[in-house]
Amino acid sequence: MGIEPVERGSKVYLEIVKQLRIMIEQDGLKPGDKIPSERELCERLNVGRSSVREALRALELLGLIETRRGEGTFIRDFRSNQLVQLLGTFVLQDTKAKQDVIETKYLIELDCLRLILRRNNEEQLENLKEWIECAEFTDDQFFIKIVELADNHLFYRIWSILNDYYDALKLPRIERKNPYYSAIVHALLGGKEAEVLRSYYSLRKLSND
Amino acid sequence: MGIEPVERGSKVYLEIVKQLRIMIEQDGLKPGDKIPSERELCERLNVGRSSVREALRALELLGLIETRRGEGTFIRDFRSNQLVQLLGTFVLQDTKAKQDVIETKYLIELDCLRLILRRNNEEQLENLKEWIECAEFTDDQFFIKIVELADNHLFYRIWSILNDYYDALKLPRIERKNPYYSAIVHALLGGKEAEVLRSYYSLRKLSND
DNA sequence: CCCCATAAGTGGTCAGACCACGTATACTTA
DNA sequence: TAAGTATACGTGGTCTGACCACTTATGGGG
Repeated sequence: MGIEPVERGSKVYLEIVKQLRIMIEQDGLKPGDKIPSERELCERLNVGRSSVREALRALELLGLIETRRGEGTFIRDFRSNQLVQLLGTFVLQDTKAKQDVIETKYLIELDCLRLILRRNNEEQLENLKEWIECAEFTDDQFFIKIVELADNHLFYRIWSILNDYYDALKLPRIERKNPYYSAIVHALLGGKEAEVLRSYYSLRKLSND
Repeated sequence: MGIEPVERGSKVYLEIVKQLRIMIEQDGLKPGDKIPSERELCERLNVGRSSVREALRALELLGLIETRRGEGTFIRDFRSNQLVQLLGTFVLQDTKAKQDVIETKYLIELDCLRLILRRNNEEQLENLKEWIECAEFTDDQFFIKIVELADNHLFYRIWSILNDYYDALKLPRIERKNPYYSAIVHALLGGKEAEVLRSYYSLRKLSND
């Protein structure tokens, strides 16, 4: 059969988590794929359904799987931001230092700009340039694209959370016109870090120290 | 009473997670403290015990709580490596994800170095200098101090988590001697960003592009 | 006063029941 | 035949009650 009975000694639900991992690996399951139903897992592993559910619920809270009532349980794209979200509500609850949120958001945006420079993907930058010329957009929308271009999912997740907090701060919005964003993209295309930073500082009205 | 009945609409166990968070906050519970027993939570929240357990097991897998049979359930010190372990086995298989972890950790360390430069607290830097001259320390220990000096709680949290992931990757350790760290501190005292970055790249054996 | 047997409390697990929801099936109807 | 509808089935969602294993508090006997 392939699935050994659950070992004793540790908690059953942890064993089930382990077995699920093995199962996913062996069967080569990918995000979007369906995993066996709860009742089938009970039989395969010789455990109670409540134990299976404890394992599945835990993985669900982690954002590793997704359950749809009446349909089944599916593997999720691991890069979802579920976990950061959760840690946000639990860990960051006492750390709402406005200043930290702002500072961190800005620094990560800068990091993303540096990453884009490093990646040096001219084609995507040209697309971005075209987009900002043709479309109306908000600051958020612009930086979503920036963070995406940086191509680092961790930064993407962290930035998303930070941005939510940032929005929640309801700071007086500084409305910026296209030229500020154009300058950044232009600088990115130019490949000069100093100029990129300068254009970002200018957008954010920060001193360039 | 203070605990409202669980709202409908979303899954019960998620509501319980939320209520627990509120409960912890309101009662000012800290790591090590005991939370109500499963059966008591059932009554307080008017839900079945299995739902309570689903919530608790999920939080346990995340490392946010700890359960001891016969004793009870306790709040745990966050930043424990529980979730790291788990995501290590589930998520970090993905090489892209590994790459992201490393990259993000390094970039945040760089950000912290920049923050220290900006803060310009010479006294604390002198203390750090003294410490690295007199004590044995690991890379982790050094950067804990760096991140602390950066004085941004968000970065501290994020870095802690990233560092746990990083450790879980079990990369071949590059052993570095004191001079590398001294160079960084020296550069920080000098106040020249370029030199700070150079000394960091040197430590991490990164190209300085 | 100390020690140990018992009771009470707690988490761990299982089994079964029922509900809500989505889908596939088979039947009815135009 | 084709479209639409009603039913059955599979799935997750939740609750209840039962039993076990373990820890701690209790109280009686030495």
